[in-house]
Amino acid sequence: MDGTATARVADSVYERLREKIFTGELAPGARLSVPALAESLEVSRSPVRDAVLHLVQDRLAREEPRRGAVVARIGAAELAAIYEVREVLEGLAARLAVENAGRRLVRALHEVLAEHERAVRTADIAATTEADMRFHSLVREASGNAEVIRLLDEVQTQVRLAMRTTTVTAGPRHAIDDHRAILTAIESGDPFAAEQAARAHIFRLRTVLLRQADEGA
Amino acid sequence: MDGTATARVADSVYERLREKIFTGELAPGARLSVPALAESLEVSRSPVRDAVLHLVQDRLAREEPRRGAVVARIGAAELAAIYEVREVLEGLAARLAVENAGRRLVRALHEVLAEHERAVRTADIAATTEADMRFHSLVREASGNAEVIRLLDEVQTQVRLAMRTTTVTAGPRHAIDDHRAILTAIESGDPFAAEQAARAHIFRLRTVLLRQADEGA
DNA sequence: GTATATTGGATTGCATGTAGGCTTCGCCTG
DNA sequence: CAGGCGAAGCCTACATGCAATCCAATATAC
Repeated sequence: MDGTATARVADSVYERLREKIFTGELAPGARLSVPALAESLEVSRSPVRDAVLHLVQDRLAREEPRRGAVVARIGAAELAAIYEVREVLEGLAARLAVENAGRRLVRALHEVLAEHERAVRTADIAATTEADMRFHSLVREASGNAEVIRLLDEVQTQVRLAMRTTTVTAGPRHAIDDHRAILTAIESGDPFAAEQAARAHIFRLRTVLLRQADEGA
Repeated sequence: MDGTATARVADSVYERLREKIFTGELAPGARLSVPALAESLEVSRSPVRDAVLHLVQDRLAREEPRRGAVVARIGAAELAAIYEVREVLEGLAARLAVENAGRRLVRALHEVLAEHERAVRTADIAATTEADMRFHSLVREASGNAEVIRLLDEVQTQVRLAMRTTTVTAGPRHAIDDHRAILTAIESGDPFAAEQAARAHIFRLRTVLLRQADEGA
């Protein structure tokens, strides 16, 4: 009946660990010792064990042979592979969004885009990231395909984790231009054009990522 | 050191349950009672619990509010959504396969295709399914992208489960024609053509699925 | 000083106990 | 005979015990 249908301790531990990973309190490579976490979180080992298994399933942690789980470390090569997948999924989401959605979506996207521009002008990094994510989020929600939504959420999770190490900035200007192109395609009602625009956007991000990785190496 | 790096009881239970689900011994909707399974499999409740959680994460089971987990039931609408995703992922895999792979892949695909034709001629359903799956498996392994491989494995798992209920047969002939077209595109070395061919194949399957669902309803 | 053996500490993975809550079945009442 | 009430059973989720194992640090031998 309440919004938090999550009375389970294990779920709460899972969320807390997730947060610690995204804030960097648990950095990539950090060991996830069940007894240690149980003590620090003041719960028993059982729910912690469940939560850690869940993190592993979500690819936020990896099982090291006999040393338990550690927070996942996502390298540039892996991230590039993820972006290849993301490219086609975002393309699909955009195409489906055009087929499904109406004026409501277009208006919402316009608003987010305006917010995005404002954030960039004022050099508000947090708001910029927020608006960027929100744009993609709106499109994929509008796809009406639960699988695409779930998979893109997974992808976003991976990307967020990777950002702890690498940074992919196509340059805020470029991002806005790309988003505007996607919005234009959606407005035109051409599913194929929307797919292409969305794919091009992610393709560009991936290119930037690879270039930065080369320079870094 | 041995092939079965799986000394863990929980993993073995997971595999056994998976098998029971695919063989239909555990039909969609069947309850996965941890104590009951523990007794029937002759292990304690702990590894069974872990295995069931794993099944839920893999979407082979669903958590019902307060009744524990049940084997997932995948309807036609859900399956159609999965096929939309599969379409773009298979397209991506085919494109990457062209970019990566060489003569080795082409030869292997030719062999599988020949096997596929033989199986269809002799009306060997099991062998037909096997060859069909093998073709797709070869292509995605050749993609060299771990994410695509993982996601398509997931998709295949879902499809196998759905087959317990629905059957998607585009007609064995059609499947071979489609596969041949994909192989031709791969041989020609045109990544874009390969992507299109692979997508068209899955798109056709999805269309057939939806038509059958309509007729069934 | 370096390489090796050994011991200690800690962790994983499995087993089992237990409380709270839901479902279901049977019984009683109207 | 129908509907509601109550009790019993089962299950989930959490807590905790325990053996086997692995890693690290230290001591020892050369």
